[in-house]
Amino acid sequence: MRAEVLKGHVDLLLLAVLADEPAHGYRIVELLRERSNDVLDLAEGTVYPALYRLERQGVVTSSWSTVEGRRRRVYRLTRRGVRELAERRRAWEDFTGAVRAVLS
Amino acid sequence: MRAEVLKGHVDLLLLAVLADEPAHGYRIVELLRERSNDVLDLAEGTVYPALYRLERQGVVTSSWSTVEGRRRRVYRLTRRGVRELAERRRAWEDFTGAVRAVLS
DNA sequence: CTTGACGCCTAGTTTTGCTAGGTATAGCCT
DNA sequence: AGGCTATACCTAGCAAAACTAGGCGTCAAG
Repeated sequence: MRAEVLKGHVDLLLLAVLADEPAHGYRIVELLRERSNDVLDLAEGTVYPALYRLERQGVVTSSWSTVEGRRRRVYRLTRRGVRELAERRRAWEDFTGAVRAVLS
Repeated sequence: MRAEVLKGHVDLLLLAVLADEPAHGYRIVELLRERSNDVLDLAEGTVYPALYRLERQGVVTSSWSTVEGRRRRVYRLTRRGVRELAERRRAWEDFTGAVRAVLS
C-alpha cells in the first residue's frame, strides 16, 4: 500500500473504528488490520498524531487507564465526532463515486 | 472536496483519462470535471506537475502540437503506462475495499 | 536476563496537491 | 483600439499529512 493513498482518509478510518467502541491507539491499529484483512496497517507515527489532531478538533476525547500495569490512552467519539463521521462518510462516497465514474 | 483526499490518487485519474484518448493538460482537467459531474476539479498547478512526474517515470510521453494558434502539449500512455494503470486500478480496488470493510 | 508483545511519544523527512502568480494566443464586445 | 474571457502552459513557494526511525517503559515467557 503506497503511503499517499491514505492521505486524507485516516481520520475517517479512526472515527469509524471509534464509533463502534472506545479504543486506545495501539488497539485501533490492530482493529484496522483485522477488519481490513491486513490491507490497512497504519504506522504508530501515523495514528498517534492523527488522534491528537482529532482531539484538538473536538471530535474525540481521551482518558488514561491502566490495564495490567500498562498505561493506555483511550479515545472515544464526542457528539461532534459522530456528526463529523457522518460527514466524512458522505465525502468518502462522493469521492469514490467520482473516481468510479472516471474509471468506468 | 478537501484537498488531501485526492493525494495519491491523481496519477490514477490522469492515467485513466489518457487511456481513453491522448489529451493535453487543460483538456484533462475538463474531462475530469465532466466525467465526475464537477466533483473533481483539479487545479492546473496540480495537473501539470503530475504530468511531468508521470513522464519522468516513463508512463506517459508528450508531444507539442498547435491548434488554432495555441500550443498544446499532448500526452499519451506508454506501454508501461498501460501496465501502471492496471496496477493502480488494482490498488484502488484494494484500498476502497479495505475502507469499505472498516466502514461497514 | 533477554526477547517479544504491548503501549505511548515525537523530530525530521518526503511526497504531493494547491496558491498565486506569470506568459501567450484567439475571439468577441464596446 | 482596448478590454475581457476562454484557451493553454509554467512554476516557486506553501501546507498538510503519513511515515521513518528512533526513544521510553511494562510485562510475561523462554
